[in-house]
Amino acid sequence: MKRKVKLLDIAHELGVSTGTVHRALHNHPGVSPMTKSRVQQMAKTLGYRPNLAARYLSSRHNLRISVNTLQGTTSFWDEVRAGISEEARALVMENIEIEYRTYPRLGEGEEEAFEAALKSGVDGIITFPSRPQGLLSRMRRASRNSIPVVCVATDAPNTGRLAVVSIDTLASGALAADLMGSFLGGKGKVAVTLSSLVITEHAEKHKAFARTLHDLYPQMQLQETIEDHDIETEAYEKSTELFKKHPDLAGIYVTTEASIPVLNAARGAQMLDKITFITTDLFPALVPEIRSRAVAATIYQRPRTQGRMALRVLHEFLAEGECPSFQVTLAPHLVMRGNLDFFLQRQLLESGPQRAGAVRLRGASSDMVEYFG
Amino acid sequence: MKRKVKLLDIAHELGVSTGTVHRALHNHPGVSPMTKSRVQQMAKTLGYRPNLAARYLSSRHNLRISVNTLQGTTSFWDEVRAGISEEARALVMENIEIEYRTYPRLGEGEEEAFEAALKSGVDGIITFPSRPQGLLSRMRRASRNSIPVVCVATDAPNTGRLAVVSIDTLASGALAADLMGSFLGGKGKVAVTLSSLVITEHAEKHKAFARTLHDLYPQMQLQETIEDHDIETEAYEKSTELFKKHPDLAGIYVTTEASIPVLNAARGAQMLDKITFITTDLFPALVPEIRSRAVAATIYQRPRTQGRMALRVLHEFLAEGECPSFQVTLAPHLVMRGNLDFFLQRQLLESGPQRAGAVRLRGASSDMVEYFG
DNA sequence: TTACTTTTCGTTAACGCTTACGGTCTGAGT
DNA sequence: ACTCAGACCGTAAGCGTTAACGAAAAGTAA
Repeated sequence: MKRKVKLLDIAHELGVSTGTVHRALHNHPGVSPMTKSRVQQMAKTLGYRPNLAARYLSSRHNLRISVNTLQGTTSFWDEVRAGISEEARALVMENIEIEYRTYPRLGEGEEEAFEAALKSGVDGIITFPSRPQGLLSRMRRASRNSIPVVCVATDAPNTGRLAVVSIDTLASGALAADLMGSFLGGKGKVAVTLSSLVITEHAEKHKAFARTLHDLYPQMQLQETIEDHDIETEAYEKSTELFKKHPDLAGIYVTTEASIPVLNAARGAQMLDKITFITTDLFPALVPEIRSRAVAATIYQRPRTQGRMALRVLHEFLAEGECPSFQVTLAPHLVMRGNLDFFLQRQLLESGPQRAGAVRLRGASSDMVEYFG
Repeated sequence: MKRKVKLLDIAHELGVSTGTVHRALHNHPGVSPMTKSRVQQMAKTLGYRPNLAARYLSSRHNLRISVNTLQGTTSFWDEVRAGISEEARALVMENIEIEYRTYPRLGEGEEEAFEAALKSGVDGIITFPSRPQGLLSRMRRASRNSIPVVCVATDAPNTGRLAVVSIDTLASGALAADLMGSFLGGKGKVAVTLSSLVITEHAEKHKAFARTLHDLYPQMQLQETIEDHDIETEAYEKSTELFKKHPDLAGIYVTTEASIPVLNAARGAQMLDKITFITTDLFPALVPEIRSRAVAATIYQRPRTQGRMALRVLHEFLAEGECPSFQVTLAPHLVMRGNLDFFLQRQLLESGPQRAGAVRLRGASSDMVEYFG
């Protein structure tokens, strides 16, 4: 049983003091380049790992992190924020202070929010980069200033971001395709609606859907793709047009959150019961559609878990200076009418009594249910 | 911003010392009943929460926990153990020492393993109670001695166990039923095979399957249930018999890990391509069956996540003296041919380089993928 | 009363890391 | 020669909790 190597061990080995070792390991000023490299080398060979308990105990600096996301138009971002709060509460060690900055629509105000976060000098940022182009320069600036940025839900390539937390888009699209094929017996016309093909997240889902459909169900025909640009009326009109053009359409995969307009368009075209719907996310308006079997299945993107993971990755980097992984991809959950209630119950419980449990061993007879996404 | 209340605050408030406060809060001997209750009352009114960093730092007692599970006949328990190791490694704070005790078959040697764990004086136990009856007295003894026990995969009722980590059995069964109904167009004969109805886990899945099938697909007929008692030959023979008796069987839901014998029985009866298989778990022998579409879908029970959660709950109790929740139920994952590769890739990556990442911010350009169940 | 045990509680040194402060040494400027 | 700035590094006081040690008080037996 080898004892943990600490600062004093490194210091003794080199004949210096713990203060010097500390400064060298943290790139603090006041250490000659030579001793610095010697310390860093020795730390590596000895396999030094900082004792986080001691670190937390000594310098109690409140971590401030900014969470930049969309306003709660749908429940998705509320869930993400809830997951972040949960994880922050679970990390009892650190005093984490979270500032929520929201913007009303995609690409509207997110640059200002990012700028404000930078200006206020936060220690880290979690953001939903709906328009990566606009954020590019600011995110690079954050990277230069060693302010870690974690992207959630979708990636922002080449921005120097620390990590990205998202659903596995390929698994999502492929699962949707395989389900669609199974439900339809391997034949028929299907279509896809998405927000925009320039969003990598949606493009990847579409590609996976198309490829899986082609590989596993070669007899099925994938029609043209609808881009609704996250505008409800556009989704309604374009899908109405689609249904008019293809009266024999058998299935549709809705990767956007705007599934309701598409459903209504099908209702208007009297084609609701002829079309197999596979949607994305789970929000109140979708519940009756699943229950009535208008929607055969929906792919749940686990927003709460995404939030949790985002904060966990960011915190781990802030605490240890190391990042566990730069790409965290979650497996999506499948929700159908059969298991719908369990997901609803989970959402209810998690948003309900804030950690109601926490009873001591003796009182462990009563059971409380808690779901983990 | 209120400062955290610490031991010294309580001590000052009552005119005693921190040592007394500490002893009182931990029920250590050497404190008069009156001061003890006064301290506990004051701690409550002041809202005292222990500083875990200080606690870890000061008393470095290695936590010893025993993990009692099945030997690696299938990959399931290997994954569970891997998840436990992962989580232990992630909890950098504590020095956790894990002792793995395995037993070869269900109910064979698990009592001895539990007894050995108790004898060796571990601080906590994670166990798979395959025969809860046999463990009952021993688990109650552990409970009396304040040794927390966390059940994984299946519950052991009325044993005083601290918590249980498992898949949501109701969601599993209901999802399987809904999928089965969708795949088969809402009609046909289906059957279920399971290990034994006395195992609550299997009984619940069966019940959920039956109820969902009845509610959503009233035209489908559920045939008699096969109990294979986890014996491969029994599974093979009983399912051969089933196929002979019902040549028009359209689907079968295999909740045990013994799906291969059932598949082979169907192959022998020349009925493989006529029957829709929905299986449980994901192990190497099942992969070609999914790829060839002999198995339409499998319900993945996320063993790695179960292991992680089990250790996390146990550790949280050991560290804080409180248990976050007594029942952790995970949502199962659905694996079909379309998204099969993503799950295989995940297993590969996670069992591969042990946390290969951990690079500093500057080198964050290269991406490594890591899945979270 | 004394001597001795037991209960009850205060004191204090860790635990490993951070950081403010002060010290030494070099080299340049006067 | 003296001063002074600056670079470099050692020292030590915390952070909040634990636990070992010892002191004081209270009870017990002679």
